[in-house]
Amino acid sequence: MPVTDISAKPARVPHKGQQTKAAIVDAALSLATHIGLEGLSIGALAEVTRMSKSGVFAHFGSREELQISVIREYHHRFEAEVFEPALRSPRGLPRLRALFHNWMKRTSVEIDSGCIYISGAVEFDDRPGPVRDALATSVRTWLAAMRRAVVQARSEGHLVSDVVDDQLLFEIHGLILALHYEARFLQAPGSIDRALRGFENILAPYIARSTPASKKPRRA
Amino acid sequence: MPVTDISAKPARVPHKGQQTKAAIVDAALSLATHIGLEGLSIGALAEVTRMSKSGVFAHFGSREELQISVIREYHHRFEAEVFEPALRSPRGLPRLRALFHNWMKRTSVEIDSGCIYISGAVEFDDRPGPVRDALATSVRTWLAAMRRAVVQARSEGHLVSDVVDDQLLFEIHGLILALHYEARFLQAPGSIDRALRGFENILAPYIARSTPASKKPRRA
DNA sequence: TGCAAAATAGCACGATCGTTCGTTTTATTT
DNA sequence: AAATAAAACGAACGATCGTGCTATTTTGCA
Repeated sequence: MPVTDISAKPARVPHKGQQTKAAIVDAALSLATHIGLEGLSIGALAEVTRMSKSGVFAHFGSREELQISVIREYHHRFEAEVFEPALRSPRGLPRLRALFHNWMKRTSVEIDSGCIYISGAVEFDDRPGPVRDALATSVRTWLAAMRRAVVQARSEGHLVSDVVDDQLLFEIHGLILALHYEARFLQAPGSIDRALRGFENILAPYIARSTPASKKPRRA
Repeated sequence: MPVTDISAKPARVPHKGQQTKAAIVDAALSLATHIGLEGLSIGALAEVTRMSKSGVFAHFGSREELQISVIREYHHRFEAEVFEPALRSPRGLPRLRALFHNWMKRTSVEIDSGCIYISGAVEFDDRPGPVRDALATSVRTWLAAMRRAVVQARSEGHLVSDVVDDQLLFEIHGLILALHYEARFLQAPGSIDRALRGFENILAPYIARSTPASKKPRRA
């Protein structure tokens, strides 16, 4: 008899495998944020999920695929926790500020967990391959979103027109990286305040007066 | 017959062991800058130096000690290539600029080699121990030197008096980190120019007029 | 030139790594 | 309830890891 109807289900309820796979990825992510994507080991993962090594392995087929799954998961959470909430702020400067604050919060909340966009960049910066590609794609997606916010802030008239998007983005990115470095590695207190203040310092020369005068103000 | 004139040098010619040890550390450093301090393996090191594993190992007694030796070596080179040449510039703003330029050059020359102050920070940020300590000590020493340059620039009257040292240092550090990230990992062209411009942007509000007027200029 | 000491090699160890394979258990469908 | 597919297990593999040992070679000095 034909078993054609097996695939006839419209929306398939996830088989058990997908749930445990999600659980594994979840554990893998929290492991990777502590010891890096390279530090991820299937053995340790099996221990923490109380499964056999081969049981864990079967869900991915290779360590690389596991790492990529972790990156995808991190990407989703980053979007949900940093990007999406900022969309509730009005476009332009408010949204740009919200994005930066959420980004910072994520970086500083991660003081005892680590950001794989940062650790991964170091681990894979001269190690080509699909993992690096997945990582770079995610990061570029995020930076592009930040960049859009800058462009909008200008087109909304919140920033003066001679701001250079890539330059602003570069400097902002630097603040996040410095925050991560000094808070996490050097454990310097007050890093968050410095990042915040740095953000305002960077923006200050470009913030447009409500009256579109040609004179540009500044703050130190 | 005495060959005294060969060894007659006042400074003792190092025994053979110290030479090979130096050669090993040299190879280890260039290996570590590519794959990180954690990626350092005694086996790979033995292969590249054409020695036996145990021969390499004997010089250090442990992997940790090897890593620490590498950090010390990097520290010395960093001092020689970044710090010391800048001392030839007059104190104050010129020296601060020289320090930043050398630092940048080092970071961008390392585009295909990697900075272990950055990669090491990520690898050891939540892994306490002597390696992390050695790394943090080196970094703090360097940052303190940069900080001194800022203080001097102010006391020389090149920077206005309301500059906050740690804030300035934080932002400058961020530029270097962003340069390293975007040039090395994202391979974005023009990163060096953005770092340079960022440096001038950061300093601009604080640069004192030759006439010590109270008005502070700025540049975008 | 001979001899002690230092430097290097050789070998083996336990551990862990990613991966494969055949089997057994658990889910799902008929 | 029987049949079938999916999921998880257990054991083993070759490799590589850091690290002890014990020889052997090389070096520096008398």
